[in-house]
Amino acid sequence: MQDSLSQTFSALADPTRRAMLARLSQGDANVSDLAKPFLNEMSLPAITKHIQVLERAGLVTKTRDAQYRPCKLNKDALRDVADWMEQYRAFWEASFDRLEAYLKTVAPKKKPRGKKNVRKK
Amino acid sequence: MQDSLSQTFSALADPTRRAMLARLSQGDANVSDLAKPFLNEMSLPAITKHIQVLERAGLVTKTRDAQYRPCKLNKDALRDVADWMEQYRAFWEASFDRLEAYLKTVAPKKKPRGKKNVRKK
DNA sequence: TCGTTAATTAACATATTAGTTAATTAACTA
DNA sequence: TAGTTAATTAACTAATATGTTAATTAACGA
Repeated sequence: MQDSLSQTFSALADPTRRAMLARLSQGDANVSDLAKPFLNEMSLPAITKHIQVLERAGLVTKTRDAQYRPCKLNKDALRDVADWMEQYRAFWEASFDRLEAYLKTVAPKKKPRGKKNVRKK
Repeated sequence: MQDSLSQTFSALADPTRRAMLARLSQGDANVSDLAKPFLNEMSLPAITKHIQVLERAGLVTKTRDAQYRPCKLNKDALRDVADWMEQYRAFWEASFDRLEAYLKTVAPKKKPRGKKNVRKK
């Protein structure tokens, strides 16, 4: 058995499942609602399995309403991912700043004073 | 062949690989540097494979320096994940605010992060 | 040149994932 | 009650992921 963050990332590593989450972010939906966009690509049991993966990952909670199974997005697991990402925010934002800084040196018709490769060791 | 966001999430769905990224966020490292914390759990070829997964996902770039293979973190793939997350930000932040509001009405002192199943970091 | 270190490749075992079709459960409705 | 709809379970297949050990490649340094 995996740790839960791994399970969450694993569940996110599939476009069908991410599309389901996107759908659920618009509002709760039954299994058949979630299935509809994919029934030309795969069977209903396949859909059931995808939803089960999302459930086990804690991303989705499925309840019962007569013969329907309303599903809702579960914020906690998404927040765990966001929290993990947070430790890298400075990192990827820095590179964006660097790109922006670079573009500023280039866009004005000034001579780009580029010194890129610093030899290590 | 998978879409690239799926490949990235898939690469993140492993604690060994996430630990490698954490290490690389502190600075570039050779394969053997990355391997060191794990050599009691798995073999060097296993490490090589993990790094290859990170490379294919675009999360890591490996270069050459004599017999060494310095690796560096690649911000772009991380940013892709962050961008995807962004569409859900309002969603999980809303629920956090709700929790915070709730906790303020109940226990104005502490603010525990409640979790259904134990999520290991 | 020889031995050592760094890292990869090859070949293989095993587990997990993602899908299938067929059967089943459960609740509604005419 | 019989038929229909919603969804799951069972049994199976094929592909991919993750690890192993043994062999190999490549560069350094005494």
